[in-house]
Amino acid sequence: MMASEDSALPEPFTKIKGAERTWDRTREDDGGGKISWVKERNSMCDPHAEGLNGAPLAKLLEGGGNLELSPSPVQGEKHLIMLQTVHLKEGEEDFQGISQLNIQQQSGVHMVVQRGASVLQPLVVVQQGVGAQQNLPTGVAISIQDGVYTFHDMEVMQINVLQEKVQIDRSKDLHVVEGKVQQLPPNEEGREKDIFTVEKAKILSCDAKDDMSVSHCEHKEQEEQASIKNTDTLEAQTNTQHRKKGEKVIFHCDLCAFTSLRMSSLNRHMKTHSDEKPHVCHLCLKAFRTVTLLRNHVNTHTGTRPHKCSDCEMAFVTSGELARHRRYKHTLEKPFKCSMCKYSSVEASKLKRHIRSHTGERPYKCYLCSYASKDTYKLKRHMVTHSGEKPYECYVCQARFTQSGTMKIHILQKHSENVPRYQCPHCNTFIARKSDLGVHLRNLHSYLAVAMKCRYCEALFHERYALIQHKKTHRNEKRFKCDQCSYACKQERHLIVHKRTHTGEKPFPCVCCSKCFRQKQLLTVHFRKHHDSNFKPTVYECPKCGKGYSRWVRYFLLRNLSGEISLVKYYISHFYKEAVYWLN
DNA sequence: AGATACTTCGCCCTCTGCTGGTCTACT
DNA sequence: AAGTAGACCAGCAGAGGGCGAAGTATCT
Repeated sequence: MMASEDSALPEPFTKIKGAERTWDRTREDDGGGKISWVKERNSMCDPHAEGLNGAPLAKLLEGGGNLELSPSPVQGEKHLIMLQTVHLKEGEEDFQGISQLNIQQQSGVHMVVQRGASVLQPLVVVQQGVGAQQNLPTGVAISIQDGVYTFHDMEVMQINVLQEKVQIDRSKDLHVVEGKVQQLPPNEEGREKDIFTVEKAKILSCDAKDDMSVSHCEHKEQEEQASIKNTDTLEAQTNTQHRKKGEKVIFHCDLCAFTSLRMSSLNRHMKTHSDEKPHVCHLCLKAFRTVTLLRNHVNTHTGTRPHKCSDCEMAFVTSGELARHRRYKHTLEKPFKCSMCKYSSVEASKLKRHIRSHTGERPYKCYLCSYASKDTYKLKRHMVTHSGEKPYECYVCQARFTQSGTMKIHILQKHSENVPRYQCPHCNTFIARKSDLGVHLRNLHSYLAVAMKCRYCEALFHERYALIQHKKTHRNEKRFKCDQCSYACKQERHLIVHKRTHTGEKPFPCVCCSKCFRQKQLLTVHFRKHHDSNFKPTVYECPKCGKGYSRWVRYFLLRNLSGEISLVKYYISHFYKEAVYWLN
C-alpha cells in the first residue's frame, strides 16, 4: 500500500495537530477485488451484523481506533466523512488492511471500491449540522462519484453522511454512481417522504461479490426491469425504473448522481445540466438561469437589501444571508460541531476548514515552493512573499508592510499615544508586544530542568531571571578577601596587587635604573618622570583662577538650591572651592 | 414558475504567535 | 573594544469570523 500523497506532504510549516492516520499498519490480502467499509452507529446498529470477512461488527469495533470519533449522536447534528484518494500500484491492492482499520476508526461506511488505480479511504468522521434526531435508526446513505477510481488529482474529498431514517442493508454495499459526490438532504421530517433509502430503493445496493463496478450492477438491475421510456427529451436522458408492487419509482439523472421520486423534480434538475441562461442582467449583461437569481444579482447593483436585521442596522439581499448574520452576531447558534475538539461553527465550510487543522490536509499548493495551504486565502497571502509586494503603507511614515496586521502593530507602536505595554507577571518588565512578552517569559521565567549555578557562590537556580537577580547582589560586594589581613575588594586583580604588599614582590623593574614596582602603572609614571625627556605633562587650567592642574578628575552631578541638576566638571584640588563657589 | 430554503465557494479581515534580524545596554 | 543577552521589530503563517454572491433543491 502506498502512503497517501497527503501524508507524504512535507511539513516545513506549522506542525499539524491531531491524530495521525495509521490505517496502513496492518495488511492482509482478502483476495478480493473490493473493499467494504462498514459504519456502525453505536447501539442503534445490530451489533451482530457482519462486517468484513464475516467478522461481527461489534467485534471489530471493540478495538476502537486511534481517533476518537463520533460520540453518540446528539440531536441536531450532521456528520461529515472525509475521504482520501489512495493510489494503488499493481500488486499493492491489499485492501484488507485499509478496510479493517477503517472499520475500527470509522465504523459505519459500507463501500465498494474496485481493485484498480485508486481507492477512497475515510480520514475522519465528524459530526455536522442540525437535523438528526435521537433514537434514529442507523443508516448512512452515501453516493460516490463513479470516477473515484481514476481522479488522481482529487486527493481528499468530502461526503456528507446523513443519519436518515434508513437501515443500511449491510450485506450490500454502497451504490456508486456517476456524477458528483452528492450531498443528501438533512433529516427533516418534512422531507422524509422524498429521500431515497437503501431498503426502499435498491438503488443503493450492489452485490459485493460482483467484481463489476457498482454502477454496472445498477445498470444490470435496470436491464432486468422494464424501463419507462419517456418521450420528453430530458426524460430520455434519465434512467427510470418501473414501479414494482409496493415499491417507489426512483428517477435517476444519467449525468450525475441526482435521483428523485418525482419526475418534475428530475426535469427541473436536468436544467442544471443545461447552459441555458435566459435571464440577463441589464446592468452588466451577466446571465442567469432563473428570475430569482437575476433579481438577487440586480439587487447587488442597486443596493437593495430587503432583509433587515431586527437587532442591528445590517440588511441583506437574501433571507439566508440574514439568517447567517443573525447566527454570527445575535443568536450565536453554531450547529456544525467538530467531533475531535470543542470547535463549532455557523457554516459547514468553516467546519471543513477547521477539520484540516486536524487532518493536516493542505490542498492549496504553491507552485513556486513547497508551501501548501489549508485554504485559498493563506496561499494568496503566501504568494506575496514571492512577489516581494508590500501592499500596506503606513499613512504616517509611508513605511510599507506585507500584511495589514503588521502595519497595524507598527502604527500602534510607532505613531500612537498611550501605547499599551505588557507587564511581565513575574518581574516588573514592560514589553511592547504581547508576543515578545511570550519570548521574555520563555527566556527568563521558564523552569529549567538543569539548575544553573552562580559563578560567585554555590547558589543554584532553575529560572534564569532569578539567577540574574542573584548575580546583581554580588555586584557591589567586596567578595575578594585577603587571607592575611582585613583587606577586601570587588575585583580579583586588585587582590593580586594587594597580596604583593605581604609578599614584597615587585614584578615591574625599570629598564633604566634598578628600581622595581608592584604595579605596572607605577613603573610607567616613574619612567616618564625620570627617564623620558620628551614627556610633557598635560596641564588643565582652572577657568576661574587660572591655576594649572595635571589632570581632570571627573564630571559630577550637582543639584543647586532650585533643585536643578547640572553637570559640573572640576579639578580635584579645587573641588571644595569650585563646588562651594558654584553652589553659591 | 416564482418564492424560499439551503449549500457552496470565495474573499477579506482580525487576532495570534513564532521566527530571525537589529538595536542597545550591560559586562 | 568585544561579547552577550534582552527588547524591539517586521515578516509570515495558523486559525477563525463575517459576509457577498451564485447555485441548487424544495415548497407553494
